[in-house]
This record gives sequence, structure tokens and C-alpha cells, in this order.
Amino acid sequence: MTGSTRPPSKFLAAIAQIQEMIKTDRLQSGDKIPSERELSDRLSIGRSSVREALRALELLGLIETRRGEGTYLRDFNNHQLVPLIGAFIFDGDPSKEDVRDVKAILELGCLAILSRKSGADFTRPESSFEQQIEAADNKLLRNIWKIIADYAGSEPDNERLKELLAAAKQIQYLKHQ
Amino acid sequence: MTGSTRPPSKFLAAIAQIQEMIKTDRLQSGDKIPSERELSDRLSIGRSSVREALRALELLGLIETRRGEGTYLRDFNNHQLVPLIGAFIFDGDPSKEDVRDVKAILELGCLAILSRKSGADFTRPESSFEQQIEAADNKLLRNIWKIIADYAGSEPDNERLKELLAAAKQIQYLKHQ
DNA sequence: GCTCTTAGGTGGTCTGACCACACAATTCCC
DNA sequence: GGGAATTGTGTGGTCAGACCACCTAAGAGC
Repeated sequence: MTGSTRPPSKFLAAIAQIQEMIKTDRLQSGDKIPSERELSDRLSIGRSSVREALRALELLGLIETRRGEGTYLRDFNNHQLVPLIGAFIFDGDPSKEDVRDVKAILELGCLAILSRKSGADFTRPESSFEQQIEAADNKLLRNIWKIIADYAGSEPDNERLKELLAAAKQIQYLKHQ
Repeated sequence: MTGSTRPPSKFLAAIAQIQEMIKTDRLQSGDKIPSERELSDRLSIGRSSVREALRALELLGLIETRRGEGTYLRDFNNHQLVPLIGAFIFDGDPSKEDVRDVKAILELGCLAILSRKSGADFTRPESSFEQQIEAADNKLLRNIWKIIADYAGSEPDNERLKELLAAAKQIQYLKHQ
């Protein structure tokens, strides 16, 4: 027994180091990252392991690979994630109804944040939802919304939003503790 | 120009086929999936490519691998996803405030769905949020909530929820079109 | 100048070889 | 016989090398 803790797998190490490299070198969306062979050299990790890391990041939509050219950092418009996860969790695609509800919920929440910011008597502004989401200034919310909206289609669906808003207004919250 | 469309990469094909296999064989969480070598054989895909697919699925939190034992289907409590994506999108972790807001938003939305179902004058029920999320019967909502709650910690945070609910009640929705 | 060829670099894939580990069957000793 | 040590087999983890398909740019030829 050496007492040495098992080192993290090369695969995870590669992901971490690639992330670190991106951060250190201040790489932006669209920038090229080093080739697999160079990464393998620089990180002293076999190319297979580097590839496993890159494939995983690719599946997450974080990078994009172009055969014959290289690997590029990608903007966060995650195409793969929701369908992929959906396919695993549900037996197939998530119900369209569910997706629309979740989208409306996020938008309702966005409006609630804006309302909280600007005080009482908040009126739904006229701007597009992209703008409202930006105004809410919550990156996590924005990104989740983007994923869902991408999947649901970005037609407004004001009806559903109004419906949920009306429902929300009926909620009597019990204070108790 | 042969006109032949480029076949999807073996890597993606492997993911698809593994998913298909899981579905066909009705594998549940905790079940073991075939070994890498067997998958390689059955799918006629090199072990490297199978591994790339498995690593990606592992990073997504969909499977779990245990050296010396095998690969197992995992319950969907995605540890990796949010931190990983967070690390890429934000420069580091998403703001705690943001995470708490999104969690509250999802819970507010859950209540709104329940309210819509049970008609007017809905009172926030006493049961735990797990139960309420289940009652809302929206798997997508449930799973997103699980991810966020896992990250935020599952302490109730009723204050934030009430705050957003109050804000939502102030929203005057403009009908126009 | 322009086109065509060529060389080099890149990702995509496969194979074979090890290692580290976990489990079960087997053997061995008492 | 029963328990402990050994071995065998299967698994994931990793690496190195070899091709292939593809893209780009530099060079050759006109």
C-alpha cells in the first residue's frame, strides 16, 4: 500500500488541462486550439486520451473539429445537449408540451427578475426575449433558455407564458416554519 | 464528386448505437452495459471509437465506469455537467446568486403548472419539492431542476421563491398583436 | 499571371500491446 | 472440511504506431 491516491484519469486530466490552456491563452470562440498531436506532446498524454477528452468536449458542444483543418473553440449554442440527454432520460424525445412549458417557465422567471429589479407594477416590455434575457443579467438563465429555445423553436408562444403567469398569480404562498 | 454524403463519424455512430442498445434491451439505471471490447465487436467499430463514445457519455454523467468491473448505466444526477459547462461559459463558476435564482424560477414554474392543473386559488402544498416536481409531471423540468438543485444545494430557499412569486404577481402582461 | 500538382499537417480510425484492478474459481494448507 | 492464499480471466486505462481522408498552401509548369 503506497497510500498514494489514485491520480485522476488521463482523460479527465486532459479536459482540465485543455480548459486551463484555453483560459491561460485567452482563447476566444472561433480560435483554433492546438492539434491533437501537439496536445499529446505538450501534456505528455497519449493521443488516444487526448482524443477522448476532445470528443467529450465536442459532444458538449464546446469545441468543433474540422477534419484536415483543426479543432476550434465554439460559441455556446449547444445543439447536441438537449436532444442527447432527452434521448436518454425520456424514451425518445421529450414531450413538446413539456419543452414549451419549461421554456415559458424560464421566460416567466426572466420577467420576474426584471420586475424585481425595476420595482412594482412591472409591465412586460416590448423588446424581444433575447434582449429581456440579457437584461435579466443571469448567464445561467440565459444559457439554459438558449438551449431550450433552440430545441423548442423560438416562436414567442405568448399564450403559454400568459397562462403560466395567470396561474402564478393564483398561488397563495404559505408561510410556515 | 461522388455525391455520397459523408457518413457520420464512428464516434457519433457508436453513441447512437449504444443508446439504441440501451433502449432495445430496456436497460435501467445501475444495469451493466457490454464491455468495451464486446461493443467494439458487436458494432464493428474499433475499441478506440467506442471508448471515445463512452468517455463522452461518462462526462455527460449518463454512464459510470468502474475499472476492473465494467460500465454501468447511471441515474440522472448529473454532477459533471453544470460545473463543466459553467467553467467554460463563465470564467469559473456561475454566480451563486444566479444559480439560486434559476432554481427558484424553476420552482415557481413548477407551482404555476400545479396551479394551472388544479384550477384557481392554488395554495402552495406542504409536500417537499421533490414531490411537487414529480406532481408537475414534466420530466424535462424535473431533470433541469435536479441539476440545478444539486449544484445549489437543496436547502429550500423559500425567501427567494416568495420574492420571485411576488415579482411575478406585479407583471402586467401586454396583449398586442 | 494562372492553373495544376505536390507535400505537409490535421482529424478519423483501427490494431495490438501492455498495465491496474476486481472478482471468482481454484488450489493449498491446516 | 474449512478457511486462506493463489491464480485466472475479464474489465477498464493507456499508449504507440500505422493507415486513411481531407484540407491548405507552397511550389512547379504553362
